[in-house]
Amino acid sequence: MGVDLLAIGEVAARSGMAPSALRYYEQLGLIGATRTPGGARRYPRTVLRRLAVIRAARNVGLSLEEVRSALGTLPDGRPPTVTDWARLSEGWRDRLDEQIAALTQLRDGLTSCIGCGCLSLERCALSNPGDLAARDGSGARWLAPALRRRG
Amino acid sequence: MGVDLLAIGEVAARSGMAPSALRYYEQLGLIGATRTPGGARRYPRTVLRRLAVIRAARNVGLSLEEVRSALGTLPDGRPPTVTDWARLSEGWRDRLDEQIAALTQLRDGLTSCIGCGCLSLERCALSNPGDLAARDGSGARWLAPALRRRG
DNA sequence: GTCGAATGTCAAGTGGACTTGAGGTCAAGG
DNA sequence: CCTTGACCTCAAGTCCACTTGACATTCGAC
Repeated sequence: MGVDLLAIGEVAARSGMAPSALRYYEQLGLIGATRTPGGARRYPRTVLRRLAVIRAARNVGLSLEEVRSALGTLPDGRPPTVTDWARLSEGWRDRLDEQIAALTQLRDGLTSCIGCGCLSLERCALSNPGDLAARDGSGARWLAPALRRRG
Repeated sequence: MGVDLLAIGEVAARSGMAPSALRYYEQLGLIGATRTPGGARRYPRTVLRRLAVIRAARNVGLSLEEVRSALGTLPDGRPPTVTDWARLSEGWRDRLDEQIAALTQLRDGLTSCIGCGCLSLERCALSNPGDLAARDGSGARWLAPALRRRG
């Protein structure tokens, strides 16, 4: 009978996230909710899309803060337009492309270096990241930049 | 003049890791070092390969514990044989393949759903992960399993 | 009404991966 | 000598993303 509004448990079940995580996200400003007279959260269906996007972004390695600011570019509350989502996803598509490229490179590195048994430390960029860096004086590493953030 | 042994600062510079991280890894049993009479760590060059492998594994999403146990299959201290490295990298190659596939799937999902502006919540698996799950009664989600670990 | 399940808040705890700080040691150059 | 810089140890602190616990309140099926 709730015309369009979902309780937190429902959202949790459908999104696969814990209620505590949803409250946490709300606290960080990633999602919002209206309240019942009694104070219970009620979410519009669109929160599911938002959560899917949040999950996607997290999986790509973005921090919640980055996600928050990305979501901040969307019209808050009002249903985002095609253009809004497109702009947002474009940025992430790039990130994904980058990450896929980096992983592929890493896999190929393993295949052709460790996998092949090439143990030459003098030549092998995989085993000697810093030597390369030292050589050209930069912070360059064998590993694609996309894979080098995160603590 | 040190025949073959590197001080911690040198290893840090060449591997791009902080000295504190190296000590931490040693504490966890990921790497080892001999000591000078005075107590300073001295690393064999091979530690650089080990560190490269550790970094690679971390970037693929493995925990240090997983890395530790993987490295544990290598002959400790003795130079690992081609077969040793091959076995180890094979496992990660699978993981990498998985991850690449998952990311690709995610990217394609964004492209064809968010990117294209398909906002139909009834049909869109990306925005409705849980609805799919609810439908078939499983924990299935649109997101490839490889991307769903990590807290 | 009644009662158990679902929610609410707020503060504190958890886990992984390190970093930081305090205080001390060691080898080399001036 | 004495200082400087690279190391050492050990305990505690930090950051992120949540979770857990304690306790109060509300929802909704009967």
